[in-house]
Amino acid sequence: MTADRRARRRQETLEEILDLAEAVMTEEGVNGLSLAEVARRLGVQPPSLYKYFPSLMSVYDALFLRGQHEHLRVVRDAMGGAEPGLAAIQAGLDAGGRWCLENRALAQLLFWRPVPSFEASPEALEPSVEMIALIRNALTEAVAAGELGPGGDSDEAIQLISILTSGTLTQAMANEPQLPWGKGRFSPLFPKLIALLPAAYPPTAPPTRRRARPKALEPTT
Amino acid sequence: MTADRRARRRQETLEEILDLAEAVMTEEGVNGLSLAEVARRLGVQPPSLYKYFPSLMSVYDALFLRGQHEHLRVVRDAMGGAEPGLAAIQAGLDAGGRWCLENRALAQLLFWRPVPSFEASPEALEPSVEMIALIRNALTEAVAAGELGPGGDSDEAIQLISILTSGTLTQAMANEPQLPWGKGRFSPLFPKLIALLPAAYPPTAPPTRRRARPKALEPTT
DNA sequence: GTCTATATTATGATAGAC
DNA sequence: GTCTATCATAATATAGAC
Repeated sequence: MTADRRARRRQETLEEILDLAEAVMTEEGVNGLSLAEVARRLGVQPPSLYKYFPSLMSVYDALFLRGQHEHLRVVRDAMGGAEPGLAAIQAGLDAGGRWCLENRALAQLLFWRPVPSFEASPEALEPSVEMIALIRNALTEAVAAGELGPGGDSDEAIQLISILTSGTLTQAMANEPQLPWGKGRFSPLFPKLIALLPAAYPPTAPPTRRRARPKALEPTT
Repeated sequence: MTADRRARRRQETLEEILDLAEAVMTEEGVNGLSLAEVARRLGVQPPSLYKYFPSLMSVYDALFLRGQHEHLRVVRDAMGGAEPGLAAIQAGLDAGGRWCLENRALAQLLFWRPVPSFEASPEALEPSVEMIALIRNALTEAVAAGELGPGGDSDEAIQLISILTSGTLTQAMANEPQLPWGKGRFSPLFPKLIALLPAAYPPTAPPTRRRARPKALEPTT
């Protein structure tokens, strides 16, 4: 059916608009996004964009939503490929950090909120609920395995991790705008920061044996 | 002499322009600063502002410079009123955090760099050199007192502290825009984060006795 | 040091022809 | 779903009168 083709083509255009919007934000700042500039790059006149998005804010919201989903997927996939517990958190947030530095404009939109007039829709905030659940689940496993002690899977522990993550990202994005994750003075410190968690929530008993050999921690990297 | 009065009046106007610019940034985002809006609030026509600042970017630079100096002064004063070592870092960065949440627009300009077209002048970056020296000095004292072990006053340790600080601030500013320092889910965790430093750089010997009674740690707060 | 007037350019958004 | 035309508004910045 041609309706399929048309719908697919429309979806492609929608994504292309968002891609171009990301590029504009990267160059002009998140707050510097303008539909006219996106239209210019897409090779159409500004009014044409209103067939795809009803307003500038709706573009921000679509970007926010797409960013949340991509970020969540990257973190979830990396956690799934790692040993449970702290190693999963390490692997997930490491992959998340890499994604953020590869998608700086989106990361700033998600984690800095630099556009006061933009309020993310409730739907766009849902992925962050799952993100928190993922982290808490891994923390609970870490506590069960004796990697962390009491309070290691509390709200406070999650907030602590979010501070470590956003601090690393903020310093990297603000001070080393062109370096990727893993390079420079800040992001290489992230593993060290996560390794401090047991000091914050010290295990009361010696850790139980891990399910697999420690050597096999990162077999696919 | 009337020249004095005139110079003083001019200085007052300069400061008033910067105050109004801060207010605009707070409401419209750092990137949303506009000279026309500042002129409106000052009750003059936009061209009049060009007698005080040659361009929009020069206003950003003056804001950056003023912010750096204020922030440095606040941190330096708080460190001077505390015991040397980790307690000084704790006190200094705590006061610095409070200042940041009371001056969010400036803090974002200083630490997020959300305006890609704005590059701070070398002069405006000087206070951050002294800030680093202050922290390093306190870290060296902490090492000497046995609070921290080897590496406790390294570049890496300073970067670690900057991550903890900017992470706490970023989470507070993005997620709890109206709460002051010390309230909410994030900034109260800051002392806990600083307390993790000895775990990152463990003392090799038991700490030597502190110079004063621990009770007197925060006598003026 | 203030103003008016102006140049130049930009924006978000809508109406309506094709 | 694209366009032209348009509305309404905004911005930075300069020239020049007072």
